[in-house]
Amino acid sequence: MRRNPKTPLWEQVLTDLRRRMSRGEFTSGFPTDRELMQRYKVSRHTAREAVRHLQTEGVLTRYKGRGSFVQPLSLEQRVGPLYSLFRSIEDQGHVQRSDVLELRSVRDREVAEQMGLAIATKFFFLRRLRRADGTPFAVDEIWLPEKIAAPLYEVNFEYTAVYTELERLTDARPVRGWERIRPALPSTEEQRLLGIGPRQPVFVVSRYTETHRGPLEWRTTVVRGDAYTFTTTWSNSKATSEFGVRPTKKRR
Amino acid sequence: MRRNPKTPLWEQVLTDLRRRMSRGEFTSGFPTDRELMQRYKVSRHTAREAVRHLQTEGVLTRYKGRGSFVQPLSLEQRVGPLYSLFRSIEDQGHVQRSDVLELRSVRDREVAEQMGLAIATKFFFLRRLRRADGTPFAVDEIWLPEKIAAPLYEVNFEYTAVYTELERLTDARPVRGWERIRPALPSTEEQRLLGIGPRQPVFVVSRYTETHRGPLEWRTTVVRGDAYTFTTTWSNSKATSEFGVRPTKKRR
DNA sequence: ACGTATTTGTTCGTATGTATT
DNA sequence: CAATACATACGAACAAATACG
Repeated sequence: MRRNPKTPLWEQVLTDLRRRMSRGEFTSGFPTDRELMQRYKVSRHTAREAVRHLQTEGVLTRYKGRGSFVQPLSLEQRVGPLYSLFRSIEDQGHVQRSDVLELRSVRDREVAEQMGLAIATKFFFLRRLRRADGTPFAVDEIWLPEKIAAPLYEVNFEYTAVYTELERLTDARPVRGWERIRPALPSTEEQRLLGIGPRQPVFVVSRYTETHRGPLEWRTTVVRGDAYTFTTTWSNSKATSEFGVRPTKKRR
Repeated sequence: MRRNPKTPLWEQVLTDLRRRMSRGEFTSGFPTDRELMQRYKVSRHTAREAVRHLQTEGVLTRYKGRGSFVQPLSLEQRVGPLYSLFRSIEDQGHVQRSDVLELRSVRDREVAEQMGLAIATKFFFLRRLRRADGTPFAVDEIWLPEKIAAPLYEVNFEYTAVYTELERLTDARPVRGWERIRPALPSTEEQRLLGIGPRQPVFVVSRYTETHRGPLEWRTTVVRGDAYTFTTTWSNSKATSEFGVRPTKKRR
């Protein structure tokens, strides 16, 4: 690490730590304050200033007496509407199960383009009807490059989550992504699967995830709009957003 | 402030600062580091540790050489889907204008109940068709307790934002609130106003805001779903959510 | 079960840099 | 230019929680 007189010392340390983290360098334990002081030849104060940022970002967790640990970024990403949707269902004690509608190898020009991959790319494709306590609440389609996801063909996805298996079978770690929500009307097949009428609007959530090795996932989830809402709450400028069960009282 | 040996010093300072802020004590300038040191008999480091938290929460902004200032919490709250919707329109250089459809004093049992107010409560009620460069994109209804919002009857709301006027005419400061999004189909009148068909789904955003003196606002906004989407993006676990113009490329 | 070493958290002191008034 | 105010950076010590022989 080369010292630059213009940018603060702690920031230079931070940038270097980020670089090393992105190489997966601290998977088995993050350096202690003392080690950082020695390695970067800075005071403890400066080292901690750098580390503080990783901490507030949630990338790093520190325990008094134990040490610092890189937060293994869940592929599910503890942010984003979909995560909160699936979690809120389990938080409320419901059992999630899925009907596997399709599971096969496909080529999809549009998906490949969206993910910036070659058109010939072969995808692991999984289409499921998701149920909470038996009641259907979403239709879920997911495309994963076969190069990464090939081992998943062996898994039974009625009970298992895709992310769990990905984490178990690959070393892919997410670095960024996004989800987009829009309102829509269900197709006839979606009506049948979800058990709703043609005029019952739904959420369509699109999701894209990228790892440090490249694009990982393209996903489209159609969620019953009569059963769920997306809520943002705040208190003194701190805000959290999540899907939740639709409140019974309706206005409009 | 009484010192307690169990909780950290900086936290005790922080709590006291919060208490004083909630009384509106620092509206004309926040204490300097030196003043904090003297007032609380702590080191500069400790004082800064307390202030740091206010800073990361966005409650306080500090300027090198100038001083620290309490961030006047905008009524609009720089969080939440609606804020991002209206802002994104202006960010893209479009001009926002509104047709005032209704502006009158009303009683509304359901709204009053939602806000926890007496049924007899009289509301300032405003209903507008919002346009971006002339094109309608949302129908907006807002209820405000007349006790607070009475002065607003004098304002022309074709060009002016409700929040701006509220901040100008009242001392109400928001402490918390929420927004809820659900998909819906437009009513016949909404179809006419927004210029969309009966099968064109919309977002319905409900918003509730509370000040330190009590409930302030109940709001329902119907947004064209063909023109806007709600997006959450993240990078290394930091996430931001906002409404934005609908991308042209559509899948499904 | 105990004591010691380790690691992070808190708190003090001090000095210098940089931007604003 | 001088004074002010926040930012950065060094050093030092003790507290609190944990890990380990």
